[in-house]
Amino acid sequence: MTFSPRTLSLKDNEPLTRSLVEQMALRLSDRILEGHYHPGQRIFEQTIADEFQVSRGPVRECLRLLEKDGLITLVARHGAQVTKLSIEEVKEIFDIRAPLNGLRDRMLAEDPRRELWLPDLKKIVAELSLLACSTQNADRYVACVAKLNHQLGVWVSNQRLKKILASLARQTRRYSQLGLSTPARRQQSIQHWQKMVEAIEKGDGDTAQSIACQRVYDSRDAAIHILLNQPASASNDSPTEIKQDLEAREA
Amino acid sequence: MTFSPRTLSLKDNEPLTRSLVEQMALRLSDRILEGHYHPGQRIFEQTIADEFQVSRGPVRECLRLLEKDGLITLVARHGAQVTKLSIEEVKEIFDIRAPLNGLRDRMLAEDPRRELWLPDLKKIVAELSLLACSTQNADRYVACVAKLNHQLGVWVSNQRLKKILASLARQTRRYSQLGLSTPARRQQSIQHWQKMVEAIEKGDGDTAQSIACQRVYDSRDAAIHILLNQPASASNDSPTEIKQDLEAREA
DNA sequence: GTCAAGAATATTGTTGACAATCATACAAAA
DNA sequence: TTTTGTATGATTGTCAACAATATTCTTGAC
Repeated sequence: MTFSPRTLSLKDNEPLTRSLVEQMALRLSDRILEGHYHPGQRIFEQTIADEFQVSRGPVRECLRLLEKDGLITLVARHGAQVTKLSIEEVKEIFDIRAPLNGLRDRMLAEDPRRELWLPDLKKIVAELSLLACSTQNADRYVACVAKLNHQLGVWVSNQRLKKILASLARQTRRYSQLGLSTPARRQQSIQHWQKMVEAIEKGDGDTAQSIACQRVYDSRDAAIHILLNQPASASNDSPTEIKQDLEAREA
Repeated sequence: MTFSPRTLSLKDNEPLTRSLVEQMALRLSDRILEGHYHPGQRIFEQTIADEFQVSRGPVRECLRLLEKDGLITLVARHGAQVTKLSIEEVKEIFDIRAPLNGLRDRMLAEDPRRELWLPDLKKIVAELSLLACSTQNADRYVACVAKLNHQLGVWVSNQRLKKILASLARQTRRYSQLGLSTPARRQQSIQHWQKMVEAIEKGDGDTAQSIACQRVYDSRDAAIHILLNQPASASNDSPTEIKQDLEAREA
């Protein structure tokens, strides 16, 4: 009864249908999103390989995956670094998310079987309303919005749309949080969600679409507004950046 | 002056900023799109490695890239096969392309510097009009539409939007061709493009967006209509499929 | 002290070999 | 005849070592 390297070196509560590489990609992306690495920080293959107790081969494949997800940037013969988005790039991603969220919510509103999941949706939005009232709870509100978006992804039938939206949301996660940092914005947010529930319940795809689109634009503008007012908050104290001076200039 | 394996084994007219893996991915995706492999056909790492005269390591990274692009499907411990889309999946992709093309064309119509590229756009659409008049020239019309879409991608400022649209267009390339196979559809298509040029010239983002969206939906419906009427045209005579019987059943 | 050239180190790119797993063919038993 | 077990070959998954390249450090001249 020999053990493969897979079960030795990684979480074994993952389904075995996932390959070692995909499991590593999942855990690495978690690390990046949780802020374990700063934007712009270099990531060395051997370091990751040592931490995961695998060789560099799987790590390289894993990094390719994360690059396609936009979480890291791969430069030939220079290696990987955590993607650092300029304000313009953040705007780009939100601009794409807007019509896609619109499509998603339209599809949900026009889903003939929406009775099945509408109660669950209402439950989450109710939870959200409670959190929005409090002036504290910014983190919990953000977490709840994330849960809500995840659930909407589960209910939507278009699997590709779901994956693209999830990827885009991951890339802008830290900026979405920024946009919800003030109670006023959370109030605006919860009003949008409540109107969205109404629209879905009535099967009003047009309204659901436009609300979703507007919600993303509001989120975008709030995030950009904050980014512009505190521009240098993300690009400091990382001694291992690639051409730190160059990066700093373009940001 | 030694030559690296890169220059030995691959096209050397490619820019060297691209890594070996990315060059291979480009050439492999071309092969797939040109029909060199059928949908569902298995792709073996060693075979590709031999053909490109590299080892399996880079090939594996390359296959990961193509999987993220949706061109091949990777199953753990079973290998890669050319993605075979069900009609439902084709519809999914077109549904996503619609609002994204709408966003692109809106951004183009609202581009303050559109005077710079409008003449080029008009030139291509004029070329398209000529091809549309003829009852023949289906292939050339399709090629011209591809060129047009590519150029629109060049002119749009949102780089991520451009990449996502290019990826989605690649995945549905063969089906877009289907949708333009009748002269009637080509007439409908060219009318859309002409109205689009007008909208862009006037800076009418709303109209440009809705035309683009409708164009994709028309393309989708035409493709699906044809697919439904000749359903078994794509899934035959490939003896090396993974679980051929299973695949055939779901199609 | 500053800058340039070269050496030393670190990192990525690639490879061939081995291990683990899967698919097929074939034989034996029901 | 069908089913089950087994052996064999094919294929993927992983690794450690080597080659190529990039970065850093040292040395020396000015």
